Amino acid sequence: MSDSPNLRSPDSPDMDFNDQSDFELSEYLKIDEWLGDDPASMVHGAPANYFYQSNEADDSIGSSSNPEGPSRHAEGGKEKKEVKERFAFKTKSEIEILDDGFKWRKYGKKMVKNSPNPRNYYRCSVEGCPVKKRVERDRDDPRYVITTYEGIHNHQGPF
DNA sequence: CGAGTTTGACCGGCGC
DNA sequence: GCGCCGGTCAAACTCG
Repeated sequence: MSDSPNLRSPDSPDMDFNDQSDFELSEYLKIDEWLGDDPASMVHGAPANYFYQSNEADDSIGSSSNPEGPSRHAEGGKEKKEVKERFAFKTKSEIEILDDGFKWRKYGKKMVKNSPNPRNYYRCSVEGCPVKKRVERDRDDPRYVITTYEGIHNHQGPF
């Protein structure tokens, strides 16, 4: 998923592609371990210790036999609470809907207090994909977009 | 007609 | 125990 040979950008009608080229060759600033809700708590001196945790041990799709239900009481309830891999990218782009080769469906928008900008919540359109995406604009630089990916795609792609 | 998008409300966790 | 914050779902609307 690091490099998507298929760069599809059907949108961006009036967007200068200058930023896109830049974003492509300039790479993104990696903000690993970015768990800062609090700016004061945010460690800017965080080393690049982003690790890839492949927990393929988890059952694939169809494991959730409980599609819906107010009382989601799983018997036993000993679900592993392992943290999902979080990947944060700071991209210099005015576009927030950067297409990375996957279909995303917006499922929520929220306004953060520390930012005058709203935060968008996206999710993979593919069923069985636990991958979630969080898009937020930078507070200091509105021209920058912070994209946070969570989880791993259990499918090759939209195809 | 369908999928995707939009907005509001609800819920859970944490802090005080 | 209550309040705040963040996150998710659900219903309705719009676009293709």
